[in-house]
Amino acid sequence: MSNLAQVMGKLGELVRFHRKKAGLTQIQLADLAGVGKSTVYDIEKGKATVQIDNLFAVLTAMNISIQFSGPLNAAFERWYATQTSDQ
Amino acid sequence: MSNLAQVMGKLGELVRFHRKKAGLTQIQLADLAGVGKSTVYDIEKGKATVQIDNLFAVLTAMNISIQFSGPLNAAFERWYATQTSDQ
DNA sequence: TCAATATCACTGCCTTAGCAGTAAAATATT
DNA sequence: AATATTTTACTGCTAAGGCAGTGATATTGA
Repeated sequence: MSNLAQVMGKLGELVRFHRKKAGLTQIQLADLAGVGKSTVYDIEKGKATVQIDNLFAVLTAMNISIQFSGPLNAAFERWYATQTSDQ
Repeated sequence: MSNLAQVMGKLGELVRFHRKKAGLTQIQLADLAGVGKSTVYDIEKGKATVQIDNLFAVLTAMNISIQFSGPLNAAFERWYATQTSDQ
């Protein structure tokens, strides 16, 4: 599960799965997320060149969260906390 | 941490943090990931409209993984396993 | 301090993502 | 089976993402 096509394909299915269970059509989800219907269609189809703001909008509408983690995550979180709390 | 600008801002910092620790310049990371230098710059700046294929390439180069999870994740994983194993 | 390196922020060019509209194909409902 | 709804897969259009190149502004190191 490290190649792009696989990841996006599965993500598309994840979106579709949630949408269906929520009883929404692609157009309803598109309106809810504030994107075009083609974008929802493309995401569910696994298109790899969608822009993250649009993807994020659709995921948020379906209560799907994104998480990023790298090998230096712990150190980063510590450092990032100081950057954001100090004014 | 649910708004887009915040998420992308933090992700940009995460990338930069990993890149610096790896001792790479933006151009070296760009070449490594197979994207343009402007794209690395934009990601680190927190640009929200980058395309996921480019983002994914940069994250992969830095060993940063993405994970998606929604409320129906368990059910989805069960269903998805059947879809992918059955030929 | 001074020089080398890196980053920033802008440019013009080309490509294409996103959009609504549409008709055909596939699903679902009665 | 017949009908309604939804999804698919295309269209042309417009806006902007990605790119390399560039000079100005940091940042780093000797």
